[in-house]
Amino acid sequence: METDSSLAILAALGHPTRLDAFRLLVRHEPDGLSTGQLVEASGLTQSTFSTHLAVLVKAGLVLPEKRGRQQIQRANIKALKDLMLFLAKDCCQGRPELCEPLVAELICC
Amino acid sequence: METDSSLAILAALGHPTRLDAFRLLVRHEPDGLSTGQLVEASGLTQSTFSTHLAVLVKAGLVLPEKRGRQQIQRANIKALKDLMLFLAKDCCQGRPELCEPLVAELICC
DNA sequence: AATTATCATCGGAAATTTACGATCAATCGT
DNA sequence: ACGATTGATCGTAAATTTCCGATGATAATT
Repeated sequence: METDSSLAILAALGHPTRLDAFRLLVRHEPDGLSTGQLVEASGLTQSTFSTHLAVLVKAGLVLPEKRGRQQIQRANIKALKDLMLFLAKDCCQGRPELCEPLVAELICC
Repeated sequence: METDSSLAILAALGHPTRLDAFRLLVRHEPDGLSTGQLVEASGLTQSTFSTHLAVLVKAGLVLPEKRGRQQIQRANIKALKDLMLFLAKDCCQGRPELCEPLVAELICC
C-alpha cells in the first residue's frame, strides 16, 4: 500500500465522528447501514455528516451501495487490513524483533 | 486502549510531515534522532516542525529524551502496537472471521 | 403527476491547523 | 563570563476543516 492512501485513511479516521461511524459499520458487517442510520447515530446534521461520510468514502474505508432511494454504507475491511500492514511494515521490515510481540498479541484476538 | 488516545494517534499520523517523521524514527530505533536531524529531514522551518513534533509527543508516539543540549527523539513502538490492536479489535471482536486473513498476512512479515 | 423520503451539494460562518519569523531558555565550548 | 548552538514558545497570517441551513437531485409512494 502506498503511503498516500495510508495517509488518507489515517486522516479520515483521525476525527471522532468518522472513527465512530467506521467502527459502527464494522460492527454491522456484512449488512451495512443506511446513511440515515449513520446520521442518527452521529447526532449531527444530515449535511454535516454527509461531508464526513464523503471523507471516509474517498479514503476507501467505506463502500457505498445504492439500494432503492437509500444508500447502504459498508465498511471496507480490506482497507483496514491494508492500513495495518502498512503500519506493521514500518516496524517489522526494519526491525523484525520489534514486531514479534505485536503479532503475538494480535493472534490471540 | 481507549478510543481517545487511539484517536489522537490517528490524527497525529494523518499528516504527511508527522507520518514521515514517525516512520523515520521507527527506522532509527533504538538510537533515535535529534530534533535537528528531524527538522532537516522534514525540509520545514525549525519552529514549524517543532509544533508537529509536539503533536507526536502529545499523542505518545514519540518519546523525547534530553541529552546534553540536544533532544533525542525515539519512536514509541508500544504506541503503534496499541493502535494496531485497537484497530484489530474492531474487526476481530465482532467478526472473528474477518480478522483471520488479516492476522495471517501480518504473521508473514 | 404530485408528494414524500433520502441523500448530495452549495454557500458561508466559526474554529482549527499549518506555516513562518522572531524571541526566549538552556546548555555547551571557549 | 561570553558567544554559539539547540530547540521550545509567541504572535500572526493563510489555509483548511468543521458545522449548519438551504437547495437540488433522484427514487419511491400516493
